[in-house]
Amino acid sequence: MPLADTADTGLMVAEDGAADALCCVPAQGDGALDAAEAAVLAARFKALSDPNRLRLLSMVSSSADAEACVCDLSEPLDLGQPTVSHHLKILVDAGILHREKRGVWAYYSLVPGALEGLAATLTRKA
Amino acid sequence: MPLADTADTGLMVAEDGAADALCCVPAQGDGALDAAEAAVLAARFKALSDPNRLRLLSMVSSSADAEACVCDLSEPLDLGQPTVSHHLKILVDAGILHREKRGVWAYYSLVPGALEGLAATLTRKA
DNA sequence: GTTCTGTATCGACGAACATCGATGCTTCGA
DNA sequence: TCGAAGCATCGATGTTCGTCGATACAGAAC
Repeated sequence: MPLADTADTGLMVAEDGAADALCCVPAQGDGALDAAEAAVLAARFKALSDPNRLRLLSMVSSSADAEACVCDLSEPLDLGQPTVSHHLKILVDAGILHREKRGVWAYYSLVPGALEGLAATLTRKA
Repeated sequence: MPLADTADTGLMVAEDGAADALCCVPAQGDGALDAAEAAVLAARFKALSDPNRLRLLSMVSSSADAEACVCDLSEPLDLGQPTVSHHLKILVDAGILHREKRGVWAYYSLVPGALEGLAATLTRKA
């Protein structure tokens, strides 16, 4: 429930204008991100701002069936199981990973289009 | 450097579902990020993980000449000047913004290709 | 030189985070 | 029914982060 939806807020768009010599023109609110949009985007990037979480994503996406369970991921990272579980939860809450419990195991897989959507907000400018 | 890099080595994909019931296969190190690469990427995403920094980027890129000075940015964000200066330094250190001092003013502009490069690492996986 | 203005840096404080050990919960097999 | 395995949650701890006020620095105008 946290930061689910893809607010397609792009953070670029450079036009051009006149005012050149003057400084301290408070900066238009035009294509600028408002506080709410910025908070949503920042929350997603924060989920990617930890090396261990990036490695988790990498390991999940390059796994045999593009999914992996906690026990697969805990050992190569040299982290405790509770810690890995915690990081995975953060990625799930960010809408990047999907969790599916089958029997005793919990399988994690990439949410299709999640990372691509984030990437689009970075390149959105032309 | 790539995040995901779909291990184009199709081996190890157990075609007949033999390795299907097994869990806890320690996850190959194939296309997986090593610790050093992950740290570099995480540092860049961390620079983007703050709402105010995202708004700064947005405001800089949508400014008249695609550049802005601290005084332009401080007011719309409702933050103190030292705080804005601090955030801008983080973005510069991350290689996302470029700082050019002209006279008394410091003009910040986007480093060409920086965000695009980051975006590429996100979509690098098919 | 002096003074004013725009920025950067410093020190501090409160909040958030990563990690751990212990524990609870759920599912499977005996 | 009971025990074991896989995973999530809880409480605690050391570290990092965002923000602020005060201050130091550099360029411009006088």
